[in-house]
Order: sequence, then structure tokens, then C-alpha cells
Amino acid sequence: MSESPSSDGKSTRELILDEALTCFAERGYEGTSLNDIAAGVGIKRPSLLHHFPSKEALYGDVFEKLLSDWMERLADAINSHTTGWEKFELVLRAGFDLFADTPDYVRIMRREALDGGIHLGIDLSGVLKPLFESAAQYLQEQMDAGRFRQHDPHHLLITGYGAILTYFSDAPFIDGLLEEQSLLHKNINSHCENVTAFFRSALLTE
Amino acid sequence: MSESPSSDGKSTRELILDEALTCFAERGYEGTSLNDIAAGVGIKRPSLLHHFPSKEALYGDVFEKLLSDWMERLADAINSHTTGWEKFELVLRAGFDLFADTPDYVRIMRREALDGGIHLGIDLSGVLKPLFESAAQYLQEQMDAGRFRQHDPHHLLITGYGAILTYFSDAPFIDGLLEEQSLLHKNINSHCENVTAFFRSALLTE
DNA sequence: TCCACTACCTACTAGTAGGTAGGCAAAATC
DNA sequence: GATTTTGCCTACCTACTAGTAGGTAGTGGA
Repeated sequence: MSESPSSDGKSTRELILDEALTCFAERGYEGTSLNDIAAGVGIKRPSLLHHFPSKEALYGDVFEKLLSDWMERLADAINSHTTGWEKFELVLRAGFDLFADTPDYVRIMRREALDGGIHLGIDLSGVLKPLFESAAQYLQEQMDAGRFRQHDPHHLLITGYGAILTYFSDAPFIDGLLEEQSLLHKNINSHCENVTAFFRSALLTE
Repeated sequence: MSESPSSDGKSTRELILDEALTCFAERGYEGTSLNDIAAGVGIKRPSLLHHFPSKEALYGDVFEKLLSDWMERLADAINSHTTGWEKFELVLRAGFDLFADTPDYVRIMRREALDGGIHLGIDLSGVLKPLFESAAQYLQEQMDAGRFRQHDPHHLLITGYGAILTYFSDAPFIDGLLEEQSLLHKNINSHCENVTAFFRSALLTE
């Protein structure tokens, strides 16, 4: 048991989590009803509530999965045995690939940041702070060693965070500005190269 | 008539628009009820609906005011008779000041970009596209004249848009990362200086 | 004095939200 | 083979939503 009656090998619970992610990312917490999610899976609302005790709990589980998926995927790039600009570019690229593969994660994360985390029991920035601080420390070391130009590492990271996330979170809006499908791989790669070149100009002296 | 019975010189209609902006920015379109807004003004929902025909119309009017306010305030910086880096820095500073004064506008704008403009009759990116294109053209001219380093102007603007807006839209989240009140004037100025220095490094050759 | 209008109210509608109770059939366990 | 568990269902609940109907007090002009 605990195996799905429908579609591929996924359990109903996993199907619900997938559909919930899509809905929450697209229309937000308040804009999504449990009926929407249940209908997307092909069951009725009470059946959904058999798998998750409440809407809030379901939302929390979606977020838990998001964080563990992201951390797992970023770990490789962060722990790679490279230094200087090479490592910075590697992590930047990994971030872009990660976001390109999981645009729904980016949107739901943005929404949660906008709402100030009211729907989540956990403090989002608290969870990400260790990652943020270790990145800042890395930048500071590189600057002290003269490999990067001097900038405030925290503000630099906030700038980068905003620049990269926005491309994915505000995709519909950016589509309109660029008159392109911003989430096509071709265009994601193009933007990644531009952002990389921009950071290289700002950080490297030669 | 058409004058307010309450508070200062503002009409009830203006009080409703103010309260609606605050609520929509903080909790989003779906997360805000007309009862919330009416209660904030000190009237009942039917009285609110006497001033605005529907929730959607009220939201639209809030946005119309946002766009005209922003356009008006940015016009001075854009039309200033400066060139090269000086003008870029002037517009950047004007943008920061503008956003610092109107953080609720930034948040509601972000939400609308996230939602893809479904609550608005108008196409947001269409409205802002002329501004976007003229900025891109300016950058291209400066690059062609050798005053700025070569970057793709459109991608550069998207990067800047994301970097700056995020600081204001995601304020609660960024507060947690920086362990500071990001919207204090002191910290806004600090971030503005950092972003400016960062762009200067990326755009200027010497 | 009468009329029209504004700004507000209470009381209602229809519809939807999240969540619960209880039943039923198939599968797993004893 | 009997019993328990799982997964889903229909039918229901309460609370809240946007919006409407109809009434009232006050205002200003003819």
C-alpha cells in the first residue's frame, strides 16, 4: 500500500505535493483552494485531507521539500574544490541551472519572502542564513586576498540574490519586457552569461 | 461634499485608496477582503462599495495611482540634462529614493509581476516597455561611445530591476538575513551606495 | 417646503472556503 | 477466512467572501 492507484510510480501523496507546488507557485497561498489541488490530482478535497491534516500543513510540507531539494543540489557546487572566480562562476551557474529546473520553487519562495513568512511556522531567513554567511565569508576572503575587487559582501549577495531570482519569479512580466519566452533554455543561458559577465566586470580587476 | 467627514483633509475615497494599497501590498489581492479595507477606514463594506463599484475596480484604481505617481517622480531624473555615468547614477539614486518613499508600491508591483497581471485589466509590462526601451537605448549609446563597458542593455536592465526592487519587496526576508531593519534610511542609503559602486565597477573601465 | 443627492447603515443573497462525520470497497494482515 | 487498515467517497458543518436591496440622516439648491 501507500502506492498510487493512478499515473506512474508516484504515490497520491507525492502527486498532491507536486500539484500543490504548482498551484501555490502560480496563485499564492490565499489564491489556491484545496479544491483546486484535489481536482488537479483527480480526487476530492476530503481525500486530500486524508493525506495532509490541513492546508497549512500541506504548504509546510511543500516548503520542506523545496528546501531539502535545493540544499542537496547546491551542495555539490558549494563544496567543489575550486577557488576564486572559478568557484563563484560555478555556484552562479549551479544556481541558474537549479532555478531553471525548478521555476515553481522560485516563485513560491518569492511569495513567501513577500509575505514575510506568515504561512510558515519556520523562519525562512533563519534557515538560509548559514548559507548566506558562509558565502559572504568566502567573498570577503577573496577580496582580502586581492582576487576580487572590494565590495560589501552582504550587499553584493543581496544584489545577486535579487538579480537572479527575479528573472525566474517575475517570468511573465519579463516575457512582456523582452518580448521573448524568458524561461526557454536558450534565453536562460543567455541571461546567465550576461549576469556572469556583469559580475566578472564588477569583481575582477583585469 | 466629496470632502471627508473624518481625519485630515483627505476624502473618504482617498482614505480607502490608501488603506487598500497598504492591505494589498501586505497580504496580496486574494489575501485582502473588502471588510479588512473598510474596517481600516472605519466604515462598513457596503459604504466602501458606494465609492468603488467592485474589488477589482478598487485594485485597478490603486494601480493607476501607483503608475502615475511613479512616472511623475521619475520624469525629473530621466529628463535631467546629464550624460554618461552621471545620469545613470542620478536615475539609480532617484529610483532608490522613490522606492524608499513608497515601499508598499514596490510590494504590490512585485505581487502583480508574480501573478502575471491577472487581477489587472492592463498589461503591466506593456505600460513600462517604453521606459524600458528608452533606458536600453541610452545604455547602448553610452556603450557605443565607449563610456560604458559592453553588456547587453536589456539583460543589464533586468538585472538592475531585480537587484533594486528585491531589496524593498522582500524587506522582511532581508531583515532576517542582514539582522537589520532594511527599510531604515541609514540602511537604504548604505545599500544604494553599494549597488552604485557595484554598477560603477561593472560599467566604467577605469 | 420640497426635491435630489451623498454617504452611510443593516440585512440579505448566493457562492466558496477549510474541515469533519460516516460509509464503502479493496487491500493487507492476522 | 475474519479483521484491520487504507484510500476514497458523499453529505454535511460553520465561517467568510463579494455584492445587492432598501432604508435613513444630513445637505444644498429651487
